[in-house]
Amino acid sequence: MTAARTPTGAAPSRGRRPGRSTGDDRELAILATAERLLEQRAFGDISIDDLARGAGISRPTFYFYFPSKDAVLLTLLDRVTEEADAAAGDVLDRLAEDPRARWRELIGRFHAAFGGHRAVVLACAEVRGTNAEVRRLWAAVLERWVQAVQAAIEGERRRGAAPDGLPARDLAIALNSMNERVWYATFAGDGPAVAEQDVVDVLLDVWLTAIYRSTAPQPA
Amino acid sequence: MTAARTPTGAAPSRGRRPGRSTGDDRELAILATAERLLEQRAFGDISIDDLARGAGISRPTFYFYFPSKDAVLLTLLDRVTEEADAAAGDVLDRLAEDPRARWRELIGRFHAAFGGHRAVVLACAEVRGTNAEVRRLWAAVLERWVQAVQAAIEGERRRGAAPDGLPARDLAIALNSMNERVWYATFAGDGPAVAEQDVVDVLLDVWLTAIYRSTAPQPA
DNA sequence: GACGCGAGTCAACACCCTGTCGAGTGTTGT
DNA sequence: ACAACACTCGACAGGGTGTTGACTCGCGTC
Repeated sequence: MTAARTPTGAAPSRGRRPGRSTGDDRELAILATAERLLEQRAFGDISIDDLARGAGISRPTFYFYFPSKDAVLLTLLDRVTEEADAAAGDVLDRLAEDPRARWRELIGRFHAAFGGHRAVVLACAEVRGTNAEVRRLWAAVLERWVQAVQAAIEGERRRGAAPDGLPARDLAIALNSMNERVWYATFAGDGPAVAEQDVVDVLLDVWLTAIYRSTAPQPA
Repeated sequence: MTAARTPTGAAPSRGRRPGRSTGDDRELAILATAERLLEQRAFGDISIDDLARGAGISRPTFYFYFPSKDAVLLTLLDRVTEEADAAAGDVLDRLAEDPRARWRELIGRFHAAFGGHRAVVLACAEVRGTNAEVRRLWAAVLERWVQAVQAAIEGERRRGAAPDGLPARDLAIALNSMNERVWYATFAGDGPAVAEQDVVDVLLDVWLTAIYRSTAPQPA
C-alpha cells in the first residue's frame, strides 16, 4: 500500500486557497458540521446553507473556504482513505507467516476503518454517480489497493501456496469490488446484506477460496 | 427466478393513471427519449424539460404522464430486469447437467442483458444513492436473484457436488454483489475494471471456486 | 498614527430547475 | 347539442446554487 500521504487537514488542492490564518478553525468547523449532519441525513438533503450555519457563517462565506459542497466530502473521503491505508499497514508483506490470519487482519482492519466513518462512506457512494471528482479519487484509491493485492497474490503463487489461474489483477479487481459492494449493503442496511458481525468472515472465505482454492492455506 | 411479470409497458403503479388512449405514444416517446439521452449524458444532466421537448410536449404535460424524472428511469429499469429474468430462464434448475456450463450461461446471459442497456444500468447506479424508490426496486430484484442462487447452492451441496461452508445465503449475497460492482466498473470504464471480453470468465471463476472449491465441478 | 493591503464576511442578485394550478382545447358517447 | 373526459400548456411559487460588490477588521509600514 504505497500511500502518498499528506498531513491530514492539508488536502492538496481542495479546501481553501493557501495561506494560513485565523480562518483555519472555520474550515474545520465546516468539516465537522458535515460529518455530523451526514450521520443524520443524506448528503443530498444537506444544503450549503446548512453547512454554513452549522459552522456559524453565512452561505457566501462558505464559498471562501470550499468551492462546493462536494469538495467538503472529498476532503472527508481523503481522511478516511488515509486512515484505512494506515490501518492496513504492511500485513500483506507478512502473508507467508500465516496466510489466513493475515488476510483476515487486512479485511478486518478495512472493515473497522470504513465502519468507523460509515456516514462518509455512504455519502461518497451516494454522489459517486454524479460527481466526477469523487469518482476519480475513489478510482485512484482502489487502484492502489488492487495493485497491492495483485502483488500479494503473485507472491503467494510464486511461493507455491496459491495455484495459478485467473490473471492476478483481474482477481484482485473482482475481490476488491466485492468487498466494496458488500460493505456498502451492510452499512446501508437496505437490500440483501450480510450481517455486520459476519461480514468479515464471509468476505474472507471468498477471498481464500478464490486465491488458494482452500479455506486453510499453508504457511511457509 | 420467480419473476412476478407484468406485460412490458404497463408498469404496476408508475407511469400514467390507467385507461388506454391516444396518449400512449407520448408515454413511449418519453421513455424512448430518456433512453436515447441517457446514452449521451448522465441522468443528472437531463432535465425534465429535455425529456418533454424530446417527446414533443411541454414540461407541465410531462407531469401528466410521469410524476417525476425518476419514475421514467424506474420504468426503464423494470424493463431491463424483466429482460434479465427472462434471459436467465431456468438454467439454475439444470445445474447438475453440467455445473460449469450452466453457471457460465447464467452469468453470460445477465451480462448480455445488462450490457444491452448499459445506459439505463449506469443511470440507476447514479441515482440509487439519492432515490429511495430505485433503491427499493433494485433491492427487491436482487433479493429474488439471491434467493435463486442460494437455493441452487443448497441443491449442489445436497447432491454432494459442493462442499459445506458459508451459509448459502451469505455466499449468494457476496457473489451477486461482486457481479453488480464488477459489471458497473466494466460498463462505466472508470477506475480499475476487468476488460469486457474477460469479465464473464473472471466472475465465473470466483463463483466456482467459492461454491465448489474447484473450477471444474462434477456433473451428476 | 494615518495608510494600505489582504483576509474574512455577507446582503442582494441572477439563474436554473422543479412541481403545481387553472384555464384552456379537442374528441367522444348519448 | 352537450357533458365528460383526455390532454395540453402559460404562468407562477419555491428552493437551491454560485457570483458580485461593498464592507469590516487586524496588522505591518512609512
